[in-house]
Amino acid sequence: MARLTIYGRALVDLAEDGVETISSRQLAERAGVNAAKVRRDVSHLGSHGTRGVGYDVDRLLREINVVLGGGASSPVVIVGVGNLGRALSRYDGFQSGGFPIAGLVDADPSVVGRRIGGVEVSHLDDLDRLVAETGCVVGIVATPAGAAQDVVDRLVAAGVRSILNFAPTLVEVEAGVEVRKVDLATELQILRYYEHRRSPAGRRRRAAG
Amino acid sequence: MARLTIYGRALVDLAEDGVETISSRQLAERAGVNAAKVRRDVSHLGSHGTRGVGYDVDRLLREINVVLGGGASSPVVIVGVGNLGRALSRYDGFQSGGFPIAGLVDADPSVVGRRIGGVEVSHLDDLDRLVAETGCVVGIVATPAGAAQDVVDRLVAAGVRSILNFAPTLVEVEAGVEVRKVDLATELQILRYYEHRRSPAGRRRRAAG
DNA sequence: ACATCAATGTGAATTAGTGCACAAGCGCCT
DNA sequence: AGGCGCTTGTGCACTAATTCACATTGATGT
Repeated sequence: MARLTIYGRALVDLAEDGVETISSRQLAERAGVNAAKVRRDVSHLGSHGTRGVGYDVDRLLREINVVLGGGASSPVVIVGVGNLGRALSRYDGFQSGGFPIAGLVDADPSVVGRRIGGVEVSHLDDLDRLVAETGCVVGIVATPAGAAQDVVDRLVAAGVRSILNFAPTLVEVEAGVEVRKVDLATELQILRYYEHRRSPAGRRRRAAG
Repeated sequence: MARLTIYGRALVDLAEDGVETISSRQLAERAGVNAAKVRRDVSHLGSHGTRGVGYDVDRLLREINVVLGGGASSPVVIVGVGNLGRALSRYDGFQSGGFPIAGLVDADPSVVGRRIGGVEVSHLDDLDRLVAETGCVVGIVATPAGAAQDVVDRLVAAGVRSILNFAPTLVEVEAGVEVRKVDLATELQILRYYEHRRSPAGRRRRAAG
């Protein structure tokens, strides 16, 4: 569940503030969800809170980290060093989040060999070798939509089982491979939709005509 | 609905290929969803397909664009030109998606005045003026978590009603303001969770112990 | 020791979302 | 003109998710 990561972040803050226990109500407020939902989510961890008191912050945080595989470092390879790929490779949130960028890959020979953020760009054909050598477990697809499926196929062939897809297209993978999609264009368009609902230019014309 | 944007993209492709009509089944396949869902979604547009034939691609695309406020240009202001902010401001998907970057803002005086991707960085205190002058309707928050709420408050005070929040924290806004959250860290952690499920290091120890 | 308080864990109810299945409608062919 | 095949639009059932509500239980103070 995505909410576990939210709880985790809230618990880190609490631990830093020296808080030792927290009730489901308080945690729910911090996470922006319902208290019953927190209790039900947490109960699936096998953890136990203390009735009348709440949950032990450190203990709960540890248990969430265990479930999320926390602590481990998961090197990633970014495929596609176009605009978005370069942007992502310069973002150090990957590094600090435990996802060091172990490789950059592109199909364009003119960018292969260039260094971006301290990492050299390899050719797409070397993906297998790169993944094998660096032990990458996560692939980030930052290619145009047209190339995404091919890239994903190559990633899967190279042994990558977790893929974060920034390309605005659907990709198909065999069972056992997990793909998550981040679609900035969609997010923006949804914002525009609400913007449009508030003051649609079209409505004025209809009202006037 | 987020699915509308997916349909929209599929329809653009179809229109470029010269396809004139499409059935819900075909569109569903392209969008990776159920055909009944497509029909139900589309029926909410007020549009009408032709029984026995399907939907007119151009017409449906136009209707989706109307709902999504398509065509309009929505200038955005990016707040926070740290790692992520710089990365985003160099990404030209905003420009090409109809969301030109009209302003960059930061609280750090040492970066104010610098130009990034052709846009000069203004100080956070000038946000009001910047928004008023450029007519920004969308704010992008790319600050650390701690600064996000303050930045959002300032954006709302400046008149921005649509916010895309990249900061890994929850922000509160008054009714009428729409916030969407993009959380790369969460996406990666969810991937790690599945990775962990497949081959948890901890299970080995438990199995051995 | 016991009453009181506070918060958990969960059965049950509600709600939202999904998908099936089919009647109704439209175009095409004869 | 009329029947046939294909597709829409939607009632209905089913599933998943959320939320309520409360009995249960541990801690605390007297």
